[in-house]
Amino acid sequence: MDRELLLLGLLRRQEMHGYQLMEFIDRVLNFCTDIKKPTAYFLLDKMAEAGWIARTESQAGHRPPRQVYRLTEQGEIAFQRLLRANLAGYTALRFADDIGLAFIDSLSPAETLALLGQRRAALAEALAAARAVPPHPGSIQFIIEHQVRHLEAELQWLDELQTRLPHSGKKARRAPKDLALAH
Amino acid sequence: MDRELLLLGLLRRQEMHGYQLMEFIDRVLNFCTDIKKPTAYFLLDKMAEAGWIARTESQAGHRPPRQVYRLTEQGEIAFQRLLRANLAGYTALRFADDIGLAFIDSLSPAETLALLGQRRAALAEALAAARAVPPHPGSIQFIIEHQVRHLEAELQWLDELQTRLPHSGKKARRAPKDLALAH
DNA sequence: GGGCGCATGTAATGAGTTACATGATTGA
DNA sequence: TCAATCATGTAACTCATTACATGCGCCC
Repeated sequence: MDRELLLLGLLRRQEMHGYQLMEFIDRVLNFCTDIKKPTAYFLLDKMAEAGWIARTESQAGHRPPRQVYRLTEQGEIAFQRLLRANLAGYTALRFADDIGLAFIDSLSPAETLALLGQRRAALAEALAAARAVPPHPGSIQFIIEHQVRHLEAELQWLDELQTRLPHSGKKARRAPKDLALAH
Repeated sequence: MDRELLLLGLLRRQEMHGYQLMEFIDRVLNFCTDIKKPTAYFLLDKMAEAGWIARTESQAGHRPPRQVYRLTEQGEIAFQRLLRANLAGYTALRFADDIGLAFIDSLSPAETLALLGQRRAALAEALAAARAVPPHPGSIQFIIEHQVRHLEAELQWLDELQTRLPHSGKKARRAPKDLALAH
């Protein structure tokens, strides 16, 4: 429902056509959502069917015709419902990347540290990118700051993790007994 | 690929049947992955076809027969490949919940704060649950700690956010101009 | 005797992605 | 003239989920 909320919220402020929406999302909100073009067009179509938004065809110069969408009253109701649900709820995140951590003793400490070094570089790059986003007026700024905060915490955590790993040249063991499988 | 890595990694330490795997994951790793039973059975089947794991039927008492899986040599190779890719990479997270933040000025400040209070309660509950997980030996502990760290940071961020929101009784505005849509 | 645990699956569904298709216009 | 931009979609596919199906044993 978050994607619907996003599209409704943007259309609520200003009527737009699909291409324009995608461009804005790509430019400003790319680190918050990764909605793809066919998905957006599909959702716009679905919400138009549902009566949440109204569609008007328009033409600018000799460009292809555009489907301009604007929020309806039903759409406003849906928007408020979705927004309230969004603000009130919290969905816990799953760190899929962490799965590998459960098996770090399967490789040599040296290789593990090298690999985590690569991870750290990727993370630092993401952080630099988030920091480089120019400030936006209004509450969008909160989203950017949240992302920066999160990435900083991740980097700090990863650095701390690396210091806690064994630095010695011990060999990798095939089946360490330190993972409790017993019931 | 992270789910495959997880299953391979567990089978690498100890051969198990599907039900046993799911039980372990539900009990110990439920906050790290949310793999469901049909998915696990499907993946086990697929990896058996691929030759990564070998299947043996076994029976305990008068219980239903079990498909016990163990890692093959090809599976070991696949495991190491997946593990290296996992440790070296970093996939940036998208906070779908943040989308609502872009539109917080659509509701009255009072209601916004009330809704965010509900969010905070859900978050605090998740944190309490993560903290209550009994310590696990070995590197699984890292995953738990990471989750706790992350939830703590989230809580701190949310608290700070609430203080930065307007506390006054201003009316909600229909179309605030503080979101730059211009190009 | 009724429900839960054990143990494995199938079928239907859904959400979202990639790849493809179209066709004019604008800029290098 | 060649690529990129504008603007909209369709079709096929992947991945994962929910709901359903089965059937015996164990415990209260």
